[in-house]
Amino acid sequence: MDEKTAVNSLAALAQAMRLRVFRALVGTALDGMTPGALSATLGVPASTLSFHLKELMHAGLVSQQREGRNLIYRPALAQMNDLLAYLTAHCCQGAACELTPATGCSALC
Amino acid sequence: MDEKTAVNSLAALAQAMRLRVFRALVGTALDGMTPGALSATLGVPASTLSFHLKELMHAGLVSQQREGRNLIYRPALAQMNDLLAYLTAHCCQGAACELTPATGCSALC
DNA sequence: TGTATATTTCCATAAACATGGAAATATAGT
DNA sequence: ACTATATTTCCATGTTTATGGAAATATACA
Repeated sequence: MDEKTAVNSLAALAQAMRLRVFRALVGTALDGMTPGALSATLGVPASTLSFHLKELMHAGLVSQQREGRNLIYRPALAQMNDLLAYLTAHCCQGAACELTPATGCSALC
Repeated sequence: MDEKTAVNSLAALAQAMRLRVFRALVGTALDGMTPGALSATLGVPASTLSFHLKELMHAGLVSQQREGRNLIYRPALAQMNDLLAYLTAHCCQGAACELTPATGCSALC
């Protein structure tokens, strides 16, 4: 993961509708969702959704697969993991630090 | 962590100079850095840096402490952990999934 | 009070971004 | 070929954002 990729990925997620879309896809993980299902679930016009899905694709955060008339979008979990690793790299110069997050996520320190 | 906070945090990081600043601060963790040191290290004009530090402050990603004539900025690791948790919530409906990241970060699945 | 250092605010300009309706494209089934 | 469904592209509009020089503010020390 280089800086440019990280910035593009973060910019893709830094928008309420796209963050909602991405999190919805993360929730389905293996199954994925069609634009139609996302449009219905999130109450967003098709053209707007399509614009945001293209942004997420361009950032490499989702993948696309055609299934008949439908397209299935899935989250790109590997890319997301790389991004999280980039954000947390070199924390506290590698030393263990006092923060023990309540979330169960031990990514940062 | 609510959606608005997450979007603000992500937007704060979705900019090359701010991402550099934040990562530099994460590297120092406990010590933090002054704007002067950051300006010298990253080669960015003071006014531009100040603008970006204010953005990071506003997003709650860094903290500020005055020490004589200097200000010391430190990363807000707790907020960052909350953000990572928000991004990875509900992954694969909670089930373990096949991705084992090479990074050592097990935040996502 | 005066001077030096550190940092921020002000401001104008240029660039990038989000929105949704209408039209275009793709696929499936008859 | 025709119709229906699914999805994308086009386009105009308004909004937000990044930049850095100059001036203002804050703190320290003599």
